[in-house]
Amino acid sequence: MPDGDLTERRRQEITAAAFKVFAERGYHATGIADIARELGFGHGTFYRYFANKRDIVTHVIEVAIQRIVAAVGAESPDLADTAEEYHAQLQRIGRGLYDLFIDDPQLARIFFFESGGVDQELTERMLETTELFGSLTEPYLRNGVEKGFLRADLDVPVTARAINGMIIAGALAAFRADDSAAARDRWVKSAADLIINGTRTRAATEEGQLPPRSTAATA
Amino acid sequence: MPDGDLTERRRQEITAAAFKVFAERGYHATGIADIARELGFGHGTFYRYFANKRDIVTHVIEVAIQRIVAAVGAESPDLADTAEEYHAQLQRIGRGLYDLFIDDPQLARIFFFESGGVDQELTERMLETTELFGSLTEPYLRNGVEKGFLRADLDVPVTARAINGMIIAGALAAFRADDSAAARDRWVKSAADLIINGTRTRAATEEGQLPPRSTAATA
Amino acid sequence: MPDGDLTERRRQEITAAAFKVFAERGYHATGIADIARELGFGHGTFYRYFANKRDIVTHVIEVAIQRIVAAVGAESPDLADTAEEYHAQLQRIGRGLYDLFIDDPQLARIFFFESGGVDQELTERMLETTELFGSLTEPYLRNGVEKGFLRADLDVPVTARAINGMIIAGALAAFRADDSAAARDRWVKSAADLIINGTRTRAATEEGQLPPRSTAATA
Amino acid sequence: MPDGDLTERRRQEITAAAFKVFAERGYHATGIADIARELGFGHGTFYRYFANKRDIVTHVIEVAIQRIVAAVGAESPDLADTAEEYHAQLQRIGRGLYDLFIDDPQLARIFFFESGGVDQELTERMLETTELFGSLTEPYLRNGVEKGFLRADLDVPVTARAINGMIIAGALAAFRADDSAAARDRWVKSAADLIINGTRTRAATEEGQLPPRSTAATA
DNA sequence: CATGAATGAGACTTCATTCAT
DNA sequence: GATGAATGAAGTCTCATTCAT
Repeated sequence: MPDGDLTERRRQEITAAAFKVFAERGYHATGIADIARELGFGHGTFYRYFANKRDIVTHVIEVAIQRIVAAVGAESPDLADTAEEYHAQLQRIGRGLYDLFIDDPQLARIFFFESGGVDQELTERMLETTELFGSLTEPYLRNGVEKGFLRADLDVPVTARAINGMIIAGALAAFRADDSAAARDRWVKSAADLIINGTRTRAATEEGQLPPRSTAATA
Repeated sequence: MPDGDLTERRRQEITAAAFKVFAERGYHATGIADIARELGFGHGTFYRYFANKRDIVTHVIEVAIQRIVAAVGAESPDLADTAEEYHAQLQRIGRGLYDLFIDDPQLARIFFFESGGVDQELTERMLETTELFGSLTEPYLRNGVEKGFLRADLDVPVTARAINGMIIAGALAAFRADDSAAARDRWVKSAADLIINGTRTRAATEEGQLPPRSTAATA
Repeated sequence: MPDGDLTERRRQEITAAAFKVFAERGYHATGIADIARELGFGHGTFYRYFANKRDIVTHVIEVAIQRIVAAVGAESPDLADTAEEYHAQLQRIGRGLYDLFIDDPQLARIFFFESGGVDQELTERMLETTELFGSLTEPYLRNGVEKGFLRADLDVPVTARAINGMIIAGALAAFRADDSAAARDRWVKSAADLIINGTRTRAATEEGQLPPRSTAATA
Repeated sequence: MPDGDLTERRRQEITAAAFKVFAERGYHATGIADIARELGFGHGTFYRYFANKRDIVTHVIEVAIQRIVAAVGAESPDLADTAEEYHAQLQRIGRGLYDLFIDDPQLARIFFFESGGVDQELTERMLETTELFGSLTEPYLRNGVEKGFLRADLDVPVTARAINGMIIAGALAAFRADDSAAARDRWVKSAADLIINGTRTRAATEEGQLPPRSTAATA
């Protein structure tokens, strides 16, 4: 396999093309020839840059994971000092993720649908990634618990993963939505409200004047 | 294709065998011969009961969906009259689902990993099912809103789907847990707490003595 | 892979066809499709009876070896009691082998030319076979030494292999000869004479009136 | 294709490298890139010096043949005047050949195993070479017949080729021997004895005191 | 001259599906 | 109805060869 900067650029080109074709037709329905055709070169060329079909799918998935991680990693876990700030942060993250999947629907398809169904090893990799996302979410909760605006008895690891589950649901919703902007706002608001109300302390609730805490039922 | 009761029994046998083998090796790695061998008959016989390989996977997924729906459908949406009852109901449902996936890990594998990766149509079917689960969860929330123990301004459809996302996360967690009973209890508690606290009215919070509403931070 | 008598017959058919095609075009120039075409069936069928291309060549070579062994094995090592009888026996064996290769030129091609050039393992197998032929020739010499008509100081193992070398040369000669019957007789006579005169005791020489022991030079 | 002395040197370098690599991995398992890598240049360069892969193997085989011919050609056919001298000459030739193959096992591999398996034409070339060796051996016998120490009725062409067959056997033995020096001496002695005793006149036998003519059986 | 990126013919192999028995 | 032998489309991968730089 050749080296150098040009080679790396070529590998990225191929990975991008494979990303697209896998998302469109699915891993198994895609032939190496399809990837090559997408870029307009002979299929033999593919093998100059990747060892085999299994090799490219690994790279494609890895790119997908990196993109998602990058979208989440824009925020800092200890940024929020109050429930309000956390609530705002949740919405920023949610909106970012939602937009990510809206702008690149292939990303969702690759990550959610294609990473299963290839083989045991890749399925395992996806579960590990789920775990990684879990551990990335934990610090946000821990920050809130330590600063006293989230419940002290929160089961942080489990709650973190439950929250991620909502994100997954959001991503799938993004996948089907017609009016994506409106859907995003409804979805982000509901999820953020659910999380903030479900996790903050009573004290935080009473002090703040958070919009989600409806008083309608008390009237 | 043969008719009669015996035929239907045979189809179910094959579906069950396919369910098992698909879960173990994955759809694409499984041959028709593997399914037939599992049941000890010739693989030509398979085609007397199903049109083709694509046909059987549809049935397998359908069985998986039915099993999950059955587990959820044991409860009645309008059973709960108070936040406490809803909280208890949430835990019953959660525990039921968790146990379902623990008792039958193949179910999770089929539904989460294999229903992607086959083709566009089946992926679509899985998304529809996600929608179905969303609409099955809605009545529980609507019941609470109507009876006044859940927030009136709840975006019911969206929140229902967010809650389902937590369930998905729980199912995936079940998939990896070592001590399943302990994991289940932690998981169900956290998710139910998150939901109840995130969705109920302030009045309901103040009246009831719900365990999750920590007072530690107020001390 | 299917079993039964019919299956075995099919395997033999395919082996025979492969034998022919390998001999005609050589192992590497032959595709599985060529073997299948020879028998008039689809190339996929080949794989019902043999695991892969390497598998069939093993069988083909083994058949070739068996045929040669069978041709040699017709004689019994302890049959000859005198140099004359041994001389006659040598000619019978030589004629048998020569005819074998004349009747089936493919046999020589397979054994001498194709068994090298496939891979290390098969080359090794051919060398082992050469060894086997060596050990099959030894008893003939040992018989003669024990009965006193061959030289007592004969290095039996080495001489046996040297004799086999002549046989190889004869086989190659058979390969090129125009008038095969005449070539055979000249060749068998010369080789048998060379061997008998080269190995017998002086006593045996003087007693017998063997034709090869020319007296021309003494005149 | 470039010309000049330097070009010729390059061609020889490549031929030598190909010789080595073909011997190690076999013709079909060797890629042009393997040859180029052996010399540390780009594989495209190969095609400036040889037309194609088939072209280089021709040259490699030719080199192998030349080396063997050179080893045999060191002797002069009319050097021997008596059976004793011929016997000594046989041993010199035999020892030379044996050492040639011991010192350069690749030579044997190329000539015996790789010249088969390539294609019809090269196989033909090897058979022609066998013929050449036959005609190279003939003069030695003819010399003996003319000078009267070899049997007058010897079928010179055929016997020459039979003798060559022993040489082939010796070369293959060299290929497998553990203690090459000891194996060589045993082998050369046996073959030379077999030949001299098998070809000389009775008169020559009685006059000379050749060691191989055992008298043990006459006692 | 040297290079190595690109190419595509072609070989192997699998397996869903058909169909005669 | 059951079977499994036969099939060939289709896919992966290799590598000799070309040719622009």
